[in-house]
Amino acid sequence: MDRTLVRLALRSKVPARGLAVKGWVRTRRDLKGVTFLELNDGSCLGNLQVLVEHGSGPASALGDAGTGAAVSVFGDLVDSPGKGQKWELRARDLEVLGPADQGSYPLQKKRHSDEFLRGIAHLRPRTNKYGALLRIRSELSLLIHDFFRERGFFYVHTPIITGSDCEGAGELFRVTSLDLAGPILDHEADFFGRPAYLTVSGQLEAELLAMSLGRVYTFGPTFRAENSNTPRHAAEFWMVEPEMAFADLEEDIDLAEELVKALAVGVMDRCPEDLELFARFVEPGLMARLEAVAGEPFARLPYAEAVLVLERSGAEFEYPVGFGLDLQTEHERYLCETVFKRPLAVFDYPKEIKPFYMRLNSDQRTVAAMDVLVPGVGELIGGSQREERLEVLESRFADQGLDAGRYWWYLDTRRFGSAPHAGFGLGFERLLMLVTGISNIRDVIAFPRTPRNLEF
RNA sequence: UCCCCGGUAGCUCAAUCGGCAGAGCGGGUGGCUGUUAACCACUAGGUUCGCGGUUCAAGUCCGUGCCGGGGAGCCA
Repeated sequence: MDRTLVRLALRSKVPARGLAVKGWVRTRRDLKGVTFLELNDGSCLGNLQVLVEHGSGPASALGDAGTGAAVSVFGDLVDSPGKGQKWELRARDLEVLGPADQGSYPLQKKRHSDEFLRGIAHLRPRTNKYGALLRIRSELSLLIHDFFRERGFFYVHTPIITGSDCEGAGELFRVTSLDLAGPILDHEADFFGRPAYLTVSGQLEAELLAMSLGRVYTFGPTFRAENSNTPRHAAEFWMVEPEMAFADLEEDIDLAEELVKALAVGVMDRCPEDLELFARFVEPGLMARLEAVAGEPFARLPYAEAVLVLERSGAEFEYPVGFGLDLQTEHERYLCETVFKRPLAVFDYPKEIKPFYMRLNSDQRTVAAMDVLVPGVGELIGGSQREERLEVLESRFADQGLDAGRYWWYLDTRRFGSAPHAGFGLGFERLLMLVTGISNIRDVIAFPRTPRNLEF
């Protein structure tokens, strides 16, 4: 007997006899002669109402099974005489696949706090909110692939384990097969014969592939060992990193804007029901924000002008503003949420505050870097045109005290057939925060990794 | 890592000036002619985060540790 998804049953145009539906009981209502079950199988936000008549076989099979139990129901999809749903499944046969003790099952038919649900991450995907989130997460992933494929990008896989210890993006996790309880660590004796780390970015390898295939992107997990305790940082997160040969910074920003817009449009098109939940219960202005992201052109301004705007704003800031100083979170938020009220790309940052691989501009003091800031989330994208000139790149290595010799393969792409190229990294969880209005990154990943959190 | 706030029943929270630890929801039991977070009645349920201190008396005040949240830095 094929199982019918709740999603399909709810969308049925006609009554149907002999459907088999399997799922988890969200709630149970007992009356004098009948019991109602709300059955959810994860296929969509909605539940299918199941009718069990007392004194019947299904009723005795159901017993006292209630919220949380897994059940299999065979029955007829009929018009529901009650209000609130078009269809209900009149049970002819029923089996409790897995009961759930009512006294100890943690999920109740009431709203739970995010903090509580984080403590039961193994069960929270059974709630409306996290089910909706995970379905949206899935669709957005597929939309990303659609977007790049339509534009001639190839999906490439870059290493998770890296030997580069200074990719310019924060602290790294060490990877070793050595016995840490043993004597002094000897890198020579370790698996790779040298120190190894979890990658903080696939960018350097993606550049090599872009200089071969033209347009590529990665979409995979990334690791940062920073002791960051904020709602916007995780130790393990997913990043989308496109890299384009024969492209400059402006084209890079163009791509970033097209991508974010396409994803906003796509998610509104494919996930209206799940988005509605977030618009109603999580972020009241969500749909207007998504429409704005999708419809209005992003603001773009050079870092130097951003500094002038901030200096002339008259606003009080905790941290100083000035050319050469990095923009603080308060400055980025002010620009994005108060001045422009829409996504904003800031570009051409002072070279001193950016990594070695960003292309030096002709003014000799800024690099072709760009950050895309979005309301409510802050930095969504960071990217740049890459330095393709060998001599300039070598001097940038020297300026930042890095050993160019260890990046001989990276420099080789500048020795042999070098060409302008550009790319960026988009934080996938931050995108989900933008799309759903969820304000903590720990709630847009099923099993988040943050400092001192590795339970599930 | 720094700053601020918090930790009371399974969950969400209340408890006046330091004076008998409470409610709603959830659970259990019973009722109810089709419910919609059903409804009605009854009922059980507590190391007030841990340790130490002040006091006749501490959920409440002091010290300290742990955990959580928010802000900052780092960044995606």
